[in-house]
Amino acid sequence: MPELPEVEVVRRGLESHLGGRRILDVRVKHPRPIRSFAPGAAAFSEMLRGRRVDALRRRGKYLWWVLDSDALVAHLGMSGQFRFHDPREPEHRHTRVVFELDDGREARFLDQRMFGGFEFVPGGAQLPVAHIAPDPFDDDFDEREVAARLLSRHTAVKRALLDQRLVSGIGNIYADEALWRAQVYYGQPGTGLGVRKALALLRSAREVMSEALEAGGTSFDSLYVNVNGESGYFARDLSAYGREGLPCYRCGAAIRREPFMNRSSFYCPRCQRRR
DNA sequence: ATCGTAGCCTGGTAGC
DNA sequence: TGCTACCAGGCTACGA
Repeated sequence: MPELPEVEVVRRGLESHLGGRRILDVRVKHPRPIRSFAPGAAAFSEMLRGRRVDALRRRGKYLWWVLDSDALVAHLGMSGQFRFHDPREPEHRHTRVVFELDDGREARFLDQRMFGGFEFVPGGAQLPVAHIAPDPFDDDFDEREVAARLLSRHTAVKRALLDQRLVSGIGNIYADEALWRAQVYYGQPGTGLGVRKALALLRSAREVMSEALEAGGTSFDSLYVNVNGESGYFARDLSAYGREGLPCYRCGAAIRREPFMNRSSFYCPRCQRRR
């Protein structure tokens, strides 16, 4: 369940372990994570061999390795991880792609569910994911403009929050947390939100993700870890997500869980009401 | 243009 | 014990 804070934790880890390193070789152990690279595994390795990682950038939940003017885009999906190892260490069974580095170590991409993967974008170093909207931490993020677009959506406000073309980086967990903080019901249509609430919601999203980043990210199990294999601590600070039946920290009412968009929505029935 | 859903994936767990 | 069904959910494709 990596969302913006978790991806940023990973980006920072990659920056310190991978920045400035040269790729000696690439071993593709499963075709699924490079499904969007049509030429296939051998060409993928050939493309990357000998190249240096100049920088690590991120927008929303996407991160990319800057290789001169090109970009190697990575998405963690549900369960993607990067781990650094000595080549003599045994490979975990979910290891999908291995990058051999010029410092004698390996960057291993693990992904149990394989929703994640790589995409090579020639000339894409600046912004290889142009279809993804700026996230709330991006210099290009225009709070007023996003709020206005949110207010024009007839659909449930949570659906809009999860739409990466409107604002990126927010997933199911932080959507519920932002809605709880701003006291907005997830099923509330965007059109009825009001400009003050819309702005409050976006600020709540930024706030909660900022706090989660401070804590090293959210994790319930070993599926999400940083590049050292460690979990973040934000799970214990969640106010809504995963708290079905437990008392709301604000008003004491029991947190409710409802199915929404093939997943769950957690909210307080008393202090998050439809306007 | 906007909105909503199916499908991709694996492994843990609940239920029989 | 061994089987099936379900759940987790980010994203794309596609139909209405």
